[in-house]
Amino acid sequence: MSPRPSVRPGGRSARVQQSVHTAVRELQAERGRPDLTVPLIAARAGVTPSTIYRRWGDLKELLSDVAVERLRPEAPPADLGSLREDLEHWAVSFLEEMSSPAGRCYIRDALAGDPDGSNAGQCSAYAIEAVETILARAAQRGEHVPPTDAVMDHVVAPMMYRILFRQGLLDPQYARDLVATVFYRLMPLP
Amino acid sequence: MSPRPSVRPGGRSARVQQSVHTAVRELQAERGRPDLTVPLIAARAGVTPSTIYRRWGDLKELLSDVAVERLRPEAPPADLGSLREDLEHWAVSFLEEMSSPAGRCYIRDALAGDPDGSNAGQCSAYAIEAVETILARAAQRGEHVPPTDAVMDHVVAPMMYRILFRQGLLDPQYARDLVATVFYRLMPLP
DNA sequence: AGAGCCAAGCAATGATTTTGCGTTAAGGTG
DNA sequence: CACCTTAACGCAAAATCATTGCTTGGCTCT
Repeated sequence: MSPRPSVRPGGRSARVQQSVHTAVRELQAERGRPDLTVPLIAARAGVTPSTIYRRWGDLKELLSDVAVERLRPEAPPADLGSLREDLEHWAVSFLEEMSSPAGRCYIRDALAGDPDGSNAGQCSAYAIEAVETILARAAQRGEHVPPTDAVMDHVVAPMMYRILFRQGLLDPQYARDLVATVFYRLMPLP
Repeated sequence: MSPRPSVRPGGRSARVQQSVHTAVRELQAERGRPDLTVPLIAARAGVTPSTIYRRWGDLKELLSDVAVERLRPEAPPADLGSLREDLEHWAVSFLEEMSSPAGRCYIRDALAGDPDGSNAGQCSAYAIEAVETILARAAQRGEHVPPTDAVMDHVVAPMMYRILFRQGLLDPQYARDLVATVFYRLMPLP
């Protein structure tokens, strides 16, 4: 998140932020991404454009904030009883969400309006959190688990790379194959 | 590349494209990325702003085109005599270039102004070409080689992911470690 | 409850983007 | 080689968007 100065926790500031974010989501759905402009969003949100410019700097940064919010997972990864199943299920869902037209758009928006890299960092933080949840659960069951970064490097990163740079090579089996690679070839030896 | 309609190959159109690209590079160096505007670029290039708007649509798309051009490798990957050395050397150089402030900026620009994914596709095509050159040379020497996509998925993708989403975890040893992973664990069995 | 301060509103100004129309130069054809 | 067609450029006006100084309103803390 990056509202210009630090946002006051409650009251009017919070209401403005809320209504602006809502306006962006609604207009994005109604009129499509490329038609969004700051004055349009401001009108829908019931604020003046200068409020948006002062708080977010420009449209790119506002869209970046909204995108990160939409990329936040809504629920922790499912627990299916084994590391293998949990990772496969999570990877397949992740790929499906992220590779959809909407998902790709959010990722690109999040990257585009992010001067200091904090929004992009937040995206990877969500993925790291999900992976660590799965790995911790498996460890508790007594399973051998790979390092978090092995999963990030060899499951998450390849999916993201194809989503951003090589669209069209994406199906659920790809996600499962990547998990298999980590599972059989990068797992610490028992 | 994505000039609006198909660019006429020679003559005036080509000259305009050339001078606009040059203007972007010069101004980027002189005044810094965030100060670039279409009218400024147009003035430097000796064209009217409307020419740029008509040909590229907006600043984002123009910068995307210029960025892809700057991401094109200038020379084929070095031949050091073995697959392992070639891959390590190439990966280290790639990481160094791409993770520099300028490199990251170009990558993000290339992604940001790229409605149909063709510029991003071109970026991965450059990497694929370099990797295939290295692999083909090694195969000719009689070495066992991994599939191109194994290198893309487990060397290039992890580096790119960290560059975009997790800055600060990047050093040359990381590139060598990724190569080692592919080399020892994903190589087809002899 | 009152004081201080931060953020939002308003409005004027300046910059950028869009558009219609006339002109020029490429590329093709007789 | 001259002519014809058409895409692309220049110019200028109009519309939209971005910026900024100043004022006003509403949190937060004492």
